[in-house]
Amino acid sequence: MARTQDEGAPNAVRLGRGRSKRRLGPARLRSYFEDTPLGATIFPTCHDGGMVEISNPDKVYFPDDGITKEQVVNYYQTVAPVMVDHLVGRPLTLQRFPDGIGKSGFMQKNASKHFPDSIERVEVPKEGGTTNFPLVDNPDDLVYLANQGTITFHIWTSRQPHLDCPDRIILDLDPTEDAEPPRDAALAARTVFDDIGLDSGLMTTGSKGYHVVAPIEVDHDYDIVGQMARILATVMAVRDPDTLTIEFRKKKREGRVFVDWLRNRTAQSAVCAWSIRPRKGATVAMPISWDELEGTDPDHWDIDTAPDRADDPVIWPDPNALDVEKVLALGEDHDVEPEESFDRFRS
DNA sequence: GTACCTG
DNA sequence: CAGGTACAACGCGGC
DNA sequence: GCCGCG
Ligand SMILES: [Mn+2]
Ligand SMILES: [Mn+2]
Repeated sequence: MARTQDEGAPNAVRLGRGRSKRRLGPARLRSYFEDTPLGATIFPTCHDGGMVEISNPDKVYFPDDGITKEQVVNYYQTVAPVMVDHLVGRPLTLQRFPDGIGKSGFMQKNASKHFPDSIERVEVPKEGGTTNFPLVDNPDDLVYLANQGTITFHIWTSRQPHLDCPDRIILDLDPTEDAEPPRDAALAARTVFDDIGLDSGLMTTGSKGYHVVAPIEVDHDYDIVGQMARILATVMAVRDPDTLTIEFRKKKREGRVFVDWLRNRTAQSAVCAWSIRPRKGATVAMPISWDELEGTDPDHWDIDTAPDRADDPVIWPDPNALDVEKVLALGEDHDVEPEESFDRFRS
């Protein structure tokens, strides 16, 4: 059960004056392991003695803001208890900037060999081979990856043990450059979800748009769920063709909000809640309530303000069953057909 | 940030 | 031993 | 066949 730290080392951050590395106390677990007494110190995976070291803490990661690597790692340490719930079981794509966002970064799908064993890998087939995605299920591993220069975490819409079947539908509202926050688009997404009996939640992306997220019972594969998402997005665009589009080409969007349903296809990913974005201001993707939509711009929350909400986070609604027939009927009402290959009687 | 390869 | 490099990638429609 | 897109 709960263990205490070795040799009476203090739990508080030990500031190594004049040293190049700092140690954080062991990350705390709260909501994920619900039977853990608050404040107990446990080491579910116990690498590095439960301590996570910050290398190069003073390296500047956000040049415009003077935000250091230490601040980034400390941020993930602080929000880990709530963020881990969003990561558990989901293949991760890491967006890493080892020298800060002023230098070039890269996306990483395969877990590096030097990642600790406590970070599980899941092997996923791809066209010419396989990808070994990393999985995170505890705060220490999240903090480890932050120390590896990860600024943003991207996740699948499915999770173990059912990686073939999404547990949510995401409608990603992408405005064009210099457009107003797509609030009406978010409300329209909520409406189509309501129309088919799905409760939905709302998230700022930390950039220019919102994600509307509808948890679903794990029952349909990516083919089905992807098609349902396409129909829903198309219905939105049919209902409000002047402000919404599913047109992939930017030139053809003509100022309209792109309803991006492609997040729901296999092997695609979407930014994870509580992730920092590699943008000026170190903004954060943050779940918010529908009541907050009017007063919350997509880039409202940031690395400084987000931890304030970690104690009382907005969480996704409970999943509902995805009623495929209802989606097809809604589509037909708007002259939206499923793809030719779609067979409603497949298993 | 780190491993690995090349010179 | 220093320096350079890799570290994603899947469509799917339109040109 | 590439390009544009996340
Ligand atoms: Mn978006
Ligand atoms: Mn998008």
